[in-house]
Amino acid sequence: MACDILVENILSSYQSAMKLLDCMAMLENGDPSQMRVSNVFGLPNSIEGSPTSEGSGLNSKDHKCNKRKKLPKSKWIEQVRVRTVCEGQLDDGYNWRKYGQKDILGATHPRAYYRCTHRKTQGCLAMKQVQRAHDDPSIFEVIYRGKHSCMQERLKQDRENLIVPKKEDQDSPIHSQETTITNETSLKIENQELVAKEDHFPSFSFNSTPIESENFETRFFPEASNFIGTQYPPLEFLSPATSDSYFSMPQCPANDLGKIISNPTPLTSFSFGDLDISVEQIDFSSQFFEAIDYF
DNA sequence: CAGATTTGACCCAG
DNA sequence: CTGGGTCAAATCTG
Repeated sequence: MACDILVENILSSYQSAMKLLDCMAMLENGDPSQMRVSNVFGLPNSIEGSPTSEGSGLNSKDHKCNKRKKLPKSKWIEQVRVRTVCEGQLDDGYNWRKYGQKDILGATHPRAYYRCTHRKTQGCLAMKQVQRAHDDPSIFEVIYRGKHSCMQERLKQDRENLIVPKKEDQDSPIHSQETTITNETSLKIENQELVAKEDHFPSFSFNSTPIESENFETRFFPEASNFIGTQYPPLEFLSPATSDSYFSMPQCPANDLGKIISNPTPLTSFSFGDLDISVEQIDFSSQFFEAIDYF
């Protein structure tokens, strides 16, 4: 019984992999209209860059009395609205550690506070807040603050240097972006830059779901990501060296998706061009299949 | 056991 | 004084 399910998953996985390859080929043919999918998993185009208040040499350890740090109200804050079925899919390729949760007045859902996992080890000051939209619980509003100064960011930038930037929407300091897969269970991203970013602010890559979607995106649509002005984290982010939280699906209700992800079917890997595609790292949830079917 | 999460308390800006 | 942001001890998890 379980074997049957496993076999079905394996077969479906291969089918999906083949569809992904087809999709990739389509993208490489240079159809920009298809490239929008690269941001499907909720990547903010870039994030605030320069140091925030906490970035200005402020060390929380040295300022314990300042429990509340000043927020730069008009700078280096980016809000991203991500529609997803569960919060766990919001992961953006970086490792975050939750340090607090707060019920917000007038909000039906609490706001969660995250810091970069490498805050201690590398002094990374990136932070983010995640809160469900009160009008639509399927939408998570994510506010990013601070710039990643950890290795994650460095690795990402190294990766970026290997790609010839194609973009032009990156130049716009203020823009709104919405990327949607018409699939009902797909992720809907509404990137809304709240404020103008610093011009030279290094682009900041945010992927939602690291394993399922991030892999999908970075491994299959690297060029596409670049096309729409969204950078992507380096593949190194997939390294086991990264935090386990990378795979966590904190508030996913039934968490079936999480189970599927956490128990990747041990399939084989293959190459496509210079890309090594590990099927086992792809999210094979039903939603994923639906998204693929869209293509 | 180390690292992540939870949660109540604390701090401070408005 | 209130509400939002953070701390840190307790708890959980792998």
